[in-house]
Amino acid sequence: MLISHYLINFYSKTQLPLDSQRVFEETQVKSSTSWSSVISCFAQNELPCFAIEFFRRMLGFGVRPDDHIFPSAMKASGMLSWREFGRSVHCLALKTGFDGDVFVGSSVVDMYAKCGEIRDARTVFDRMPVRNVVSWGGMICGYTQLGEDEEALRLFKQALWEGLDVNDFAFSSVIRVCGNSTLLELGKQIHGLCLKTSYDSSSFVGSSLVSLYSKCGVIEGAYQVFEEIPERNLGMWNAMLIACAQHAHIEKAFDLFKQMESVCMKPNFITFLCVLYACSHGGLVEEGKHYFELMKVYGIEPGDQHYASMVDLLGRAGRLQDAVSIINGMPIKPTESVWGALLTGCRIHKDTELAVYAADRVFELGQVSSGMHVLLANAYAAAGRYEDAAKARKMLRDRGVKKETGLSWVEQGNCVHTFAAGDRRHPISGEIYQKLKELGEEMERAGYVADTSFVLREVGSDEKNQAIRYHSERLAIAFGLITFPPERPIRVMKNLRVCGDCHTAIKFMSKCSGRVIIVRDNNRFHRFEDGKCSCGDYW
DNA sequence: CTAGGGTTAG
Repeated sequence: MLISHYLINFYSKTQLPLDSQRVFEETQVKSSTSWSSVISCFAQNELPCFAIEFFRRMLGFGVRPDDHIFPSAMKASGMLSWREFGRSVHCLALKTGFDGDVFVGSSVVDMYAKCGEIRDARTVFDRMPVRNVVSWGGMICGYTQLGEDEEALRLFKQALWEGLDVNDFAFSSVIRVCGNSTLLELGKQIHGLCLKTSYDSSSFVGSSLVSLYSKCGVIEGAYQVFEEIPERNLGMWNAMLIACAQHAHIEKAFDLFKQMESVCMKPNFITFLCVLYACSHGGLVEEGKHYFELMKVYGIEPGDQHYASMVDLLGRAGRLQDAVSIINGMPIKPTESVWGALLTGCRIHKDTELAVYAADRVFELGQVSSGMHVLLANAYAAAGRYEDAAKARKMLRDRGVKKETGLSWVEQGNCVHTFAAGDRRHPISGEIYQKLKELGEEMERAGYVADTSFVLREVGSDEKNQAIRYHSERLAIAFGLITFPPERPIRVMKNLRVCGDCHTAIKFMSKCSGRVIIVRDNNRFHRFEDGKCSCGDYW
């Protein structure tokens, strides 16, 4: 009789939830361990609804959940973001006295964090009688998932302070924080700690490090981490691929993909997003089509993001009709990002008619995201449909969305220096403007002519006209020219796209100053050296 | 005695 109990567990361990369930249903006497096996198996195999259904059934049978079952139920609630359900399970744990268990407590923390209830997560965390690396790691990770980066870093520091044995889990979380906020110096320090504790060979840490260095503009650092870790899982390969795509190392990206095939590492949907992204940045239409077709060979169904990538690639390359064909051939409903990609192509190649068509389709979707309104308004205005343009702008206002302010920042030591266009708040603002004035004269002698079309389109008043000549990235670069040693590349981060005039200007800045200038805008890197940019003016 | 909690890549 007991053999079936072993069988349930065997199928659970071998990740065969349906087989586990089948034996479970056939078994007369259902022990709490069997319930536990089958519920955890559902939770671990992306079947949270089944896990919760079985949890409910179990309660109906009068079986009391124990310290092994609660964590699986919590996990399932978290996966579904079922806040109220998770809360009720938590209450049950409190009532039955299991809340003091470190496994149960950790899973409750994670559940609340996944449901966006970070305060509740913290309350539970603070009240836990016993905490271990998992509880700390879960709490730190919870903060990072909700974008509460500062609190995540603070907690990480506290964990170190308390002499806790911080493991690769927490390391990868905080390194991700550094990557997202482009805190290179802090990230390097944490990398140093990883080396000391030998967690640097973890592939989770490795992927985060590759991503950190890439996002901070240090592609060489990303390559180095990648080369030094022999055990590369899919996350590592994907992190390296996206780094190559962001830095326009297109050939290297294709090479990595070949290497993956040669070591039998099976690509997933993210891998294909990475290579399509690389093709898009390089304007390589035929290669993009090749990889898109290759998805079928690997049995991966293209998602809306893959279609958006293809439309982006074709649209940017001016093949708008091909882009439309792709959309028409989609087996799934085109999403906003797909139409958005088409709109971008239309804007570049000035196809007002198609832009309006795409804009109408976006409107039909009902839900319009904040970044899209500007694209829509511009598309309608260009076609003379001013009423619709006004409608798009009104939607934006009604939702209280403000246009994002363009900011650029450079990191120096432990400080981040941030600049807005025409900003004079920086302590050495005087020197910065002086530097730009001098450099500007030199640039003009070298042949730089300001392209005023970027000014006229956006603003009317003279005041703003003045400001636009001092776009935030130019201020940040000037700051770097003044303060950084000559051999150090100037790395500037920007939250919006670099305008065409600044792109040209920075090329001249690199030539006249003899510096390497690396600018990351909202979607890729530009490496300026000796008057040329790595993007080949295609961005 | 067979069962449990966290992560990387877009």
